[in-house]
Amino acid sequence: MKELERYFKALADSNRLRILNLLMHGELCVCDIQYVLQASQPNVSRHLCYLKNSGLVLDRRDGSRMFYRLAAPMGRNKKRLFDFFQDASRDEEQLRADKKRMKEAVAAGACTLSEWKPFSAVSPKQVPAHRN
Amino acid sequence: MKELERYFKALADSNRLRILNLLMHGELCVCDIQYVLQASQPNVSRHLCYLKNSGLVLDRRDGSRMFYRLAAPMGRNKKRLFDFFQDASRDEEQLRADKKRMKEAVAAGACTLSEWKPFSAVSPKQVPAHRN
DNA sequence: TAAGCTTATGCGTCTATGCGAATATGAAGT
DNA sequence: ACTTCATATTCGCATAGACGCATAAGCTTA
Repeated sequence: MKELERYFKALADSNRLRILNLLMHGELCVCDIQYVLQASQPNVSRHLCYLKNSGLVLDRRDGSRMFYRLAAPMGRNKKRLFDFFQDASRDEEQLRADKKRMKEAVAAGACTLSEWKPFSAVSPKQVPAHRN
Repeated sequence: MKELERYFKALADSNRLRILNLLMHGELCVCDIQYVLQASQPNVSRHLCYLKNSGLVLDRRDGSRMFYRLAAPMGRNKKRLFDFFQDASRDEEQLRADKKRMKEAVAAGACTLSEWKPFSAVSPKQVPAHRN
């Protein structure tokens, strides 16, 4: 029972749904998620921590940045849950808008999430405008 | 976004997961759910109210009893969510045990949930021991 | 080591929610 | 009408969690 309940609790918040939606497409660092959600940095960080503790995402440090990605779906439940969410997310206007905004940021040089490459692989000239 | 979040919130509690698991097999009245979960009557009633407000279940009055059933899955999301849950519930020990306990109660004459017949269709001699 | 960038955490507050106990409501039978 | 059974609701309390603000911690570079 623990596992299912834990996953559903993690999904029971719109900010976390928006984050998971973005991570479906690959690795992302905190600041890029913050940029898409237009939320405060502590807010994003806390929700990522919640998702990590729930077992749905993993993190990785690269320099001063932390990159988050979906946990490799080991159990059947997690995999099917991701499948369901990916399918259902197509009907949600907000999630579609977030995805669009993220892809524009990628095109402008954000983390190369669509290919799971770390940020360090992105050339300096491609650093997007919302970065420092 | 509202819909998905609402559904996940409804699923983010073990008691409600146990109730939904039972309702996957048909209509049930409060007292039978209470019997299977071994929970207090107000507790079961409140969770059923939560599920009803979330849009996942519907209720029906038959005499002094209230019968609850899964809401007919109108949207794609709800249907797929039920499919996912039914599939995932097979791996959860507690849910399997509940199902077993429920089926025993059915065999003893509880609400004929597996066929969606109202309790009134059950003959008096089949009233299970946990009923008054 | 000092400064600056990125992320995490502590704190106070507010809301939502879960629970037990008691009580109210609603229907059925006498 | 009164009683009984089934269910819902209210109350009081405790905890979880969401948020903003401020601050700490970890890395990088000068």
